[in-house]
Amino acid sequence: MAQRQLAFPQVECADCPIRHRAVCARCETDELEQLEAIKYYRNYEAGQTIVWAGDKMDFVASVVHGVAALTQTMEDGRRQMVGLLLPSDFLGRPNRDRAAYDVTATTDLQLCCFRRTPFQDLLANTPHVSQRLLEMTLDELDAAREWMLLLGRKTAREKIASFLSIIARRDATLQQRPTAGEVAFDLPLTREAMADYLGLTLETVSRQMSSLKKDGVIRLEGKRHIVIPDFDLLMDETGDDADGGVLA
Amino acid sequence: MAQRQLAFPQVECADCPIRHRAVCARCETDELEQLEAIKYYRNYEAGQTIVWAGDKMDFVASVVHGVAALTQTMEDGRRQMVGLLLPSDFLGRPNRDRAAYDVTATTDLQLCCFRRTPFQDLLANTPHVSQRLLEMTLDELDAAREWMLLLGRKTAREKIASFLSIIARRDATLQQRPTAGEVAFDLPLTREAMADYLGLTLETVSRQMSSLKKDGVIRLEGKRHIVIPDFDLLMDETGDDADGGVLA
DNA sequence: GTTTGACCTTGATCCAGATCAAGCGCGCCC
DNA sequence: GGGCGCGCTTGATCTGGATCAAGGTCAAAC
Repeated sequence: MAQRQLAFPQVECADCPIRHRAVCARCETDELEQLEAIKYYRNYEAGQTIVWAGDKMDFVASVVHGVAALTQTMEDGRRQMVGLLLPSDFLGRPNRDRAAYDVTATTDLQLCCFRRTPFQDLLANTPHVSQRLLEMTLDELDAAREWMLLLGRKTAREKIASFLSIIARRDATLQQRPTAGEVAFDLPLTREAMADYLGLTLETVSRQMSSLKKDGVIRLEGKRHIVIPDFDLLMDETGDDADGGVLA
Repeated sequence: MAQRQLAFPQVECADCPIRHRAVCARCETDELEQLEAIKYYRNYEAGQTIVWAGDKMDFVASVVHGVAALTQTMEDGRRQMVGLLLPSDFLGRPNRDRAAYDVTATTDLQLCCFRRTPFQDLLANTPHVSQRLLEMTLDELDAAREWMLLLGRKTAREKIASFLSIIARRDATLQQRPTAGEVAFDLPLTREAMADYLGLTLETVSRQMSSLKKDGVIRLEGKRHIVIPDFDLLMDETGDDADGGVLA
């Protein structure tokens, strides 16, 4: 089959014409055709809500460009982010047709959507696709557990440093650059959204950012562009052990 | 195939001779034979460590009796529980032969283990088993996200109430009893382990338990046996909306 | 070029939960 | 039966981050 040039980010799955991690692994076969037949694109602006918790969701999707957040809200308004979706991440749960969380675009966003029913059929009939989805879900579970340590036991400063290192790494992976020495990237979240990610208030986020800046761990160019002069210095602030990574 | 009587808890999967949720769904076929061939049992006492993060793990397992905890520890000793495994829960990650977390028995524990390599082969060759495992992993991801809301945004009192309601519900499911009106069960964790679950100190756990007791939300018979006179009253303390549940 | 509003920073004060400290209850072992 | 240790409770004090409040920055709208 001829290699097609598609507007997908270059991610882990290097040998696949469709760059979605979810439906990939090695899909040089029929199911690619099937996927092409059931997919379509949606675009959102920063701040737009994609679905509210409880809404019907007749699609699943891969993030192509931009960033989306999953959040939970308590009746009195307390909010906690529980998922952050970057390009190549998967949105939606097979066999559940209602959203469990609010999903919001935190930057301009493009989704590549698959109609739910045919996608589920594909999943049922294509073992290697569902195995790939299992792997991705296990990775997300690891990320969630790392996040739980952050929420339960880290100080505000450690939380901010950890967050920055996570975003820096994900960004570097997508750009195919290393995370060592000087690293620069744009924050995909407002201070308030960072607070919802970290279980803090936006004032505390702001103060700790200022403090890391004062201490030379980060530079701020504008409100959103972060330069980390020495990535190791940042890592020292995260509270993680040096050779970190969940895979021990 | 003849119905075998095995010492497994009666869980969701009602029509299967093996009661592990992980390997079940509908396994009245050959792969049951295969599983029988590669499985064995291990027993642990309360407090025993099953594996340390980073250790080689040559098996995956279902919890048969008892409770196990997954915890992460920072160098300075801060600890966060990131998983709590009750009977029918699955331990171990396919395609990863090293433990990512410390695994400890918090009560006497029996595991039904499967040797890793043949289990992985089975998984690769038996789509409905890997699909079942995907479902279970997605459920765990939901639980982790609920847990993140608890860690990030709930007060100490709400954390305790939420924890008690979670344990009460899991226990009731296993015993096939309803969670309404008066509910009673034994805590499978020490105050310290509860603190590690909830991102609190053991003193705060103790104080909040006393406070809920004083307010008549719970009764304590001994240190570990909990009686909840009115389950709705407990739910009012959790901070969750009335019709809770992640599936909205 | 002024107004508006979203986003962010900084200061002052407060308080929930951490920390430090003492003591209780109970089963186990000598 | 006495001492010992583990798990738990309770009290006193401290503090990191929340809350309340004011003002700054910047881009888009008029």
